[in-house]
Amino acid sequence: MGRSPLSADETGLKKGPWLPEEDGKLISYIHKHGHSSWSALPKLAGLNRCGKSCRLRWTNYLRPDIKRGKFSQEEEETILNLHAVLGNKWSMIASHLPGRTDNEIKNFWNTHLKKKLIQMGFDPMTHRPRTDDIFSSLSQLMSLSNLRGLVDLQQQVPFEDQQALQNLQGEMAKLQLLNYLLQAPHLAMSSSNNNNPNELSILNLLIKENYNTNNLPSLKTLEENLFSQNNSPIWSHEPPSLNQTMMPSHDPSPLGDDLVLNQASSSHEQEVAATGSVDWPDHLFDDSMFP
DNA sequence: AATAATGTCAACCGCCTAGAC
DNA sequence: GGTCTAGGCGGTTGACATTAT
Repeated sequence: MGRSPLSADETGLKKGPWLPEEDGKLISYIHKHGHSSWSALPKLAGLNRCGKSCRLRWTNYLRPDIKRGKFSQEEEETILNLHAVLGNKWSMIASHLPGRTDNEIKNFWNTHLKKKLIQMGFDPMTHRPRTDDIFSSLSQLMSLSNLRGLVDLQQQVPFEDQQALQNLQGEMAKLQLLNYLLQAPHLAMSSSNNNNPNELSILNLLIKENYNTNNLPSLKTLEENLFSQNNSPIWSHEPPSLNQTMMPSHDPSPLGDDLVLNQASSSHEQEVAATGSVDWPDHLFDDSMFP
């Protein structure tokens, strides 16, 4: 823990971890005299430390009212709620948690809660659902699936492994489909607006009802169904090839900035907004697509 | 058992603000 | 109003602990 041991700065003041006897001197002095002046305290207490270091040691570690040990579920929820409102105002958050220091809360946030939120798909700063990670992860998987190695592998693996490889390719195809659907205009638009509460429900539904099943159409079939029918196209102009969906997530939509939403997608978005759920056009997933 | 990778958290650094002069 | 100083805060570091390989 802490810094380089027994080091001292140019003024000769000691830095680094505190020794038990230093703690003892600090505690003893504060019990007798209080800490009205941190700058004067070290000299008076017989410590070769700067006042700042003494204050930090006292407030973050030696203070008698400090609560030690794991954060309770209640404390965790309090921190999450307060952080959503206050942001990284650790001292303000700490003032709502008796016995906890701002430093402790900050550490707990950085080592636990932040990661937890990210894993749950939330932006730790805004506390809102994030889609960039989903796009990013998908695109990375897409890139992997596009590696020539997978194709080469198919020609090399023994017959008994072909089924496993086909399953892998099937999974990749599902990812491609999901990525493809996510980049449809109505979704692309919502991804630029983190305030859209429908993002998560759309993604959840996609994942739940499509990605996690084995009943997905082949990409080729999907592409044909998507673009051979002119009555209600999702895209307002020439659709991108499926290969175009393989670009990194941080790239703009494959359709570029001049993307224009057509009537169908607009009404679809309205439907999503109104119902919180998605009803995909039947022609995209008709029975003939499921072998 | 040895080594590497990852997690934890006390402590430091630098900046900001308020108050005194 | 300008300067100095102390106190406070948030970000970051790095030694140690734990877990994975």
